[in-house]
Formats: sequence, structure tokens, C-alpha cells
Amino acid sequence: MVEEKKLPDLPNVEIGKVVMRLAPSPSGPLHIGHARMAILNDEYVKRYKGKLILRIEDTNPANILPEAYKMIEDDLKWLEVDYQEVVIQSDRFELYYDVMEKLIMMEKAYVSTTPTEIFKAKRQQSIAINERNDPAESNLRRWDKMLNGEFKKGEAYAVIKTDLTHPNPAIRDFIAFRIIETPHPLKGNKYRVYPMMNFSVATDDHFLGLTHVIRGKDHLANTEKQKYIFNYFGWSLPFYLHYGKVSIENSILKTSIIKKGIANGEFKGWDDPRLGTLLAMKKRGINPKAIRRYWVETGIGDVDIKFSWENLYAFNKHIIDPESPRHFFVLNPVKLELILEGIIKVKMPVYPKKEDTPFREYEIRKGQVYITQEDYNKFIGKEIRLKDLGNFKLEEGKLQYIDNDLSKIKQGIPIIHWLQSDFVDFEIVKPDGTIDKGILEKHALNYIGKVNQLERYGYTNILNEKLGYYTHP
RNA sequence: GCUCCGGUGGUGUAGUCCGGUCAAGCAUAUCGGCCUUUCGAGCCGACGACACGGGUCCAAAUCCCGUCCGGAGCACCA
Repeated sequence: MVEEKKLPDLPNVEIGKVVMRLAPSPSGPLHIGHARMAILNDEYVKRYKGKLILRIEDTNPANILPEAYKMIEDDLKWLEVDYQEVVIQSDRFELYYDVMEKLIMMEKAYVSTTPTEIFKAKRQQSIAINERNDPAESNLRRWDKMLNGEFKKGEAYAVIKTDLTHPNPAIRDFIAFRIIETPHPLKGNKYRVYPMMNFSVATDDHFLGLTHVIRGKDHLANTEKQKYIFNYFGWSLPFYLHYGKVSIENSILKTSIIKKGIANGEFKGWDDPRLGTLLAMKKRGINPKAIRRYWVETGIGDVDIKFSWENLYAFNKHIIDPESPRHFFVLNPVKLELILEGIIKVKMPVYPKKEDTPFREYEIRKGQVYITQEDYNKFIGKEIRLKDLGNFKLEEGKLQYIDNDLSKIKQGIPIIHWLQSDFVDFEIVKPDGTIDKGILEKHALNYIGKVNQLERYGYTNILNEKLGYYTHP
């Protein structure tokens, strides 16, 4: 195994004092992109013996999948990401309200009933709406009315002042609270004034004592907004690091699309092999250590990258190959007549590289034999070797025994896999959702739940006696 | 449109802050060889990149300017 790359050190580190966080929203299970965030944070916290907080950001009830709270924890556990504390943002409304009230009193925030279209248009032109210049008392009064339910959804919202003349319009005054009447899966109708992400994140990052924040570049502008809150209170800033955008091809990641697809039966579930979810990776037999190595090697650069399935597969192969039992799977089998004298005893290792490997032992006699349609078409009329059995002449509908001269291997005789008996009908789901059908050596069923190397076919996670998921070539 | 961020081989990354040791390292992919009763693994080798154009300098992947290209934000999403 080659030496693995390491992540660069973080600045301002004090061993044992580092606090970092994972901040997923519970809209669905985690996917391969989330894994980057989780693994990078986990790697650093482990290196610096710090604390990792799982903070579930559930401040938008419209976007919550109730099962996701648990799914996220399961996914992280599978990834071997260790967090020491779980914080649910919907448990912290009182804190958010309290912080907001202080900001209003400091005249760093205001509460508006101006239609947001006007607010946005004026902000674009660096013009303040009326309420921005109101004294704290007026804004506080409106804030109380907001909390008391005197405004309906859309009638009022609370805003953090930044700098209306900021050259970047994305940084100017931003909304911190809005009214939501949709019940929250955990809190029901207890709250109707919900913080926006920039507000709750800044508040929590401070009160949870974060020292370092690692997240995607898409949060660059959010970080700038959040800094205003830090500065108003004089809180010390964590060290921020933003990594680049990842584009993942040949995979579906958007929870909204997945939910729809599951509902209409297009996808089998959250672990459908076409999805980029960690559940799908797990089902396919991708080892979590391969995912970790992939993201560690990719590092924390701020350049935008394309996710490479090829590289992930290569890492996975290194990890699983030594532990993958070898078996035969004959895809699209062709039944041939096997012609030979007497009985040939074959003994094939399950783990060819291990000294204490178990074996698959068979007594082969004349009768039937199966090889793949592809091999049949390719080698008809030629002499081939049935692996571990002997050399045969392949003719139409039959295989005629010639000899067991092993020196022919050196000369380059094609070696193919085969099955005579002791097999089961088997289906393998490919990453594109299609299904390969064939027959699987029965012995492989002793290794259900493991990734098997089906020789000359590919690595496959054997799920049960009828079905497997293709891992990769 | 406005504002940010970035561009090293097919892919990912090291080097860029503090210019020379970088005619650019590593991984993966591809190709070839060895080994192996798998088209797998392993070993060896080859191929292949500093986006473009100017400038500064004895010297630039590294600093400056421009161009092109990619990405992000300008949500009562996170």
C-alpha cells in the first residue's frame, strides 16, 4: 500500500481545544458530498484531539424528513465519524430570540412589515426602508407582535443590519427571522417565528464555542454576513475554511428528486444504486474507508472539482480485494455438453493469496456445463481452458476434453470461468439500475453480506441467495 | 447586471503565501512488460500538465496587469 496523503495543518490550533461541527439539515440521508464535510471535520478533530458537534439544522419545517434525524446519525456511524455532542437547532429557539432581542436593542437589527419586494429593490439601490431607521423601541414592539402571533405568515420579518452600501449586494441587510405556520415535525405549532440559517448558524457557532469551521465555498457570502453578528457582539471569530464545489456525475443527489422518484416507484429506495447516497454506497459494497481516503486525498482546496468514481473504485478495490472471496458467476449462461472420461476433482481457493484459505471442491464428470454467452461467441472453434479444470476444445454446443497441460497457460490459452452444478439463479443490480442475470456458484452463499470477487465479472455485494449489487469492476 | 472565489497532465492532488533546488512530485486512469490457473491483485516501465497574452526580475507554476474559462452569492432554503 502506498503512503497516504495527509491534510494540511489548520492555523490557530491548540491541541485539545479545537471545536468543530457538522451541520446537516435533516432533509434526507447523507450523500457522498456530505461525506466530504463530515470526514474533513472528523479528521481534524481526531488529529487535534478536539470536540466534534453534530448540529442538525432543522429551522425550515417545510424541508424536513422526520426519519432523517436518525438516518444522518446512522450514516455518520457507518462513515466512522465520531461526534461527541448532538445539538438540534429546533431546541434553541429561546436562545435565538434572546440574541435577536439584544440586537434590536443595540439597533443592529429591525423588524419590518414592508413587502419584501420593496425591501429587496431598495436594498439593491442601497436605500433603507422606513423601519431600518426606527428607534429600538418601535422595532422591539414589532418584534413582540411577531412573537405573539399578531402578524400572519409573510406580514413581518426581522432583518440584521450590515452595510447598505456594501459593494456586494449579496452582503447587504439580510433577513434573520420569518413567520412559518407549517407545523414542525419535532415542535409542532409551538413556534411561529423561525430563524434563518445565517442567524442560527452565527449564534450557534459562537455559543457552541467553535474554533474552526470547514464548509463549502457556497457559504462564502454567508460567512461574511455572519461575521456582522459576531462583530456586533464582539465575539471572537472561528477560523473559516471554504472548500471548492464538487460536481458529481452519473449520480442523483438532490433529495427533492430522490423523494419524488421513490414515491413514484422509479427508485427502489434511498439505497437505489443510481443515487449518490451513502446508503447506496453501502449497499453496493463501497467501504467507508475508501470514501474517507478519497476525501482526505482530495483535501481542502478551494478549486471546484469533479468527483471521480474511478478513483473511489480504485481505493475501494485496494481495501476489499484481499478480503473478497472468489467465486464464479456465469452471466447469460449457455448450456453445453461436457465431454470427458471419468471424474476430475477440482479444488479452488476462496482466497488465492491467503495461506489458510478455504477451498471450493467439486467432482466434475461428463454432462452439462455452463459458460457465458460472451465467451461462447468469442472462443467457439478454439481451444480454451476452464479454470482449474482442464483444457477443452469449444465446439458448437459442446466442450471436448483435451488434456490438463498447465504449460498451455504460459502459452496464453484463454482461461474462462464455468459452472457444472451447485449453482443458483442470481440477479445483480448494476449502478445504472439495470439487472444482470446468470448463475452463481452456490458456495458464494456462505459469504452473504460480503463483497465477492466474481472472477472475470467484477466485485459484487452478495445481499441474499438471489440478489447482489454490483460494486465495481 | 453587480460582488466574490478560483484555473497544474483524462481525473484528483503537491508545489504558489516567503520567485531559483520544478525542463514540475504523488495517486488514479491508459499503454507496455513481469508475475499469477481471473479481463482481479501485486511488481516494473512508459505516456501525459503549470488556461492565454503582456510585464517585473539575472531568474516566474510561483509576483503584477489584461483576456478567456469555471464556480458561488445577490431566498421569508440550508
